[in-house]
Amino acid sequence: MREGIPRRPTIIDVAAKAGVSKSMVSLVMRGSSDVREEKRRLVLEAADALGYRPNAVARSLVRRRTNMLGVVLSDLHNPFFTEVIDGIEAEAEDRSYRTIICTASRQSSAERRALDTLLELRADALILASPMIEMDAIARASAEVPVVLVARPSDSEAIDSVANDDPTGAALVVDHLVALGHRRIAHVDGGGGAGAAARSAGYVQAMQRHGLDAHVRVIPGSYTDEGGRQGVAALLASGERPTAIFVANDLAALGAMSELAERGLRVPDDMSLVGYDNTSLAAVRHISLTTVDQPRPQMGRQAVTLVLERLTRDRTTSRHILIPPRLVVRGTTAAPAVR
Amino acid sequence: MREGIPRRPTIIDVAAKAGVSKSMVSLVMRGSSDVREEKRRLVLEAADALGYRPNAVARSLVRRRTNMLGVVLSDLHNPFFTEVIDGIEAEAEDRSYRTIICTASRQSSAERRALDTLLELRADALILASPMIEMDAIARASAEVPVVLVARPSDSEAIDSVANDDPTGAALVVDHLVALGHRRIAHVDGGGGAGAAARSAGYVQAMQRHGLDAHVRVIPGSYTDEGGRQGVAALLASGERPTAIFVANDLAALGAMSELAERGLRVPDDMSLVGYDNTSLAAVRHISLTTVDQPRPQMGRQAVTLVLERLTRDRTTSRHILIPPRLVVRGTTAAPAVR
DNA sequence: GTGAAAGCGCTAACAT
DNA sequence: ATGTTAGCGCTTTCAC
Repeated sequence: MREGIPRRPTIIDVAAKAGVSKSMVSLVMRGSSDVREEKRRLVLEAADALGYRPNAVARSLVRRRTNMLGVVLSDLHNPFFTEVIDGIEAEAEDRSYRTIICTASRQSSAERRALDTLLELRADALILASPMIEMDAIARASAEVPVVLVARPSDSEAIDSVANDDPTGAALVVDHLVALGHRRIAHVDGGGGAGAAARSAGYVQAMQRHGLDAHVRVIPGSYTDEGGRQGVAALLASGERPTAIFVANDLAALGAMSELAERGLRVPDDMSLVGYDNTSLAAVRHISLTTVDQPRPQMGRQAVTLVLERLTRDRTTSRHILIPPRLVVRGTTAAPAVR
Repeated sequence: MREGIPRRPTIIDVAAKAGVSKSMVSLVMRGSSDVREEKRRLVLEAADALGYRPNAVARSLVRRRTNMLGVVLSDLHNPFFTEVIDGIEAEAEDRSYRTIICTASRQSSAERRALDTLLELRADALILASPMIEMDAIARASAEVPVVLVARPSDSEAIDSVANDDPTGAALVVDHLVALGHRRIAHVDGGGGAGAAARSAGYVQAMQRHGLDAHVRVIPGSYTDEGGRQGVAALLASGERPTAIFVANDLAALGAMSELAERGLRVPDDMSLVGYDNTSLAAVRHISLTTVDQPRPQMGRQAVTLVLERLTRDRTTSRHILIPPRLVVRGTTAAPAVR
């Protein structure tokens, strides 16, 4: 004779066992100071004996807040995001909020479901580290709870953002490569990824500024390993071979690197390569990728700060934090081979 | 005049607007078929007009189940875990469960908090991809909800597990290296990480089987990049230099690789190197690490299957899935240099 | 088919 | 300092 749903001890069971009211138990569980030491002990003992655990679901219902920050994570496999999460969790912990993560495998449909889940779960605020999702879904969410976008600029009044200045970052890359003597600099873009269009535009503009209009070449890619591989493949399949490739992010640059190696092209001897993000991957000795740094954990912390300002200090005007990017030169860039 | 907590439309608001009872709205929202088409339309329109979103908190409270699978994730930065998550999410989605993740930065205190959070949130079942947490905390959790351990063997009746056979995996590594001609094979272990002790023991036993007792050398490390670096540093600081190193996992092997490079040792020319897990990292062309494969997504799927068996089919006896490991030979192992 | 009513486990006034 | 009471927003009998 089993029940489908086993009952766990409730506040009432504890109250009965301790011989007090349930308000008493509630007070004790929440660490109230104005309760007599003796009662506190009684309650704690009863709770312990029963294996009582407060039901956050019930608490959230009555308090109408969950004390949870919901994070929509576009791509669990991209170190950029996991490093942003580090900052989010650290800051959330400091402010005694819990963080819960829903991931999305880089598909906008999955991101929308993750968003809906978090909204139904009544997360108090949302942090979207999620390039792909459509802006109007985000706008609708922001009508319900504070929302902040990470690594994707926003100009909406309702939605905060913390991002880096992508066009400037792209320009740093082009400037660096031009200074090394490169002229045929191609760009494998990030497809629909957040900031991809801005990086691409920055690249084009910088190329033009250097009078290299004729060498502008943008190849469609994505923010993944595979995107980089295919971008390089497409790049080498036709047209004059460039001497340098600026890939939309580190992960894709890694794919590009593998693809180049498989085709017998050495980096940087035959081809210079630059990524974006400065993830831990780029710093790995055997990869040693020249890239553009975004301060990932700091961006995570700021994201939390922004939504909590709306939540606890009722800020209603938007804040958009734009971080200046920084070039990190490593081993994948060099002067082009003399022809 | 603002309210501290903005009110969102409830089922009652929708009912009022649609001119029906809230039971009606409830039926419609849950897609019941026995409600007249006209009413359904009315309700749906009202809901849409109000921007109504069902409150999962309230639903969970009354249903006494949340339809959520809680995942405690030890280390977001280790691709092994994120690849396990892929499988978890895929299977959960197939069974229409939602997945929520709490991470723990590889500290057992953080893991315990993640566990508590998920339990208070009343996740219907728990998947622990969490090496460090103490067994008795897990045991207590398993009294409340079904729990499955991933990548960490369990022999408890109350706790399921899906793991690979670590001693055998370690033996595969030693056999491979011995076959290449290595004798001085050292092991940088995984510290307190799950399976670390078993891998280490497997290494020792395999070495003994090959009559290499005298060359057994275990250096303390951890399942991180840093663990591998320090392990190599310690290894080279004293004693006779080995010709091969078996590192506890891929992430640590990557750290080991960097450390070796910085000391001017070439892999595999001067030193063979083997990792464990066969994460995507190991497959990266510039890393090309010889390692032991664990079928990560499949393990994730099985973990979900196991807890759902307990949840929906009331299985009460334990199931412990042990997966045979498989050696993946890549570019970091070769015959030792002739001396 | 639809509505009324009784909770789910907790917190937050309000009494005392 | 402690108990009583009225919900939080929903699902679920049970009537009609």
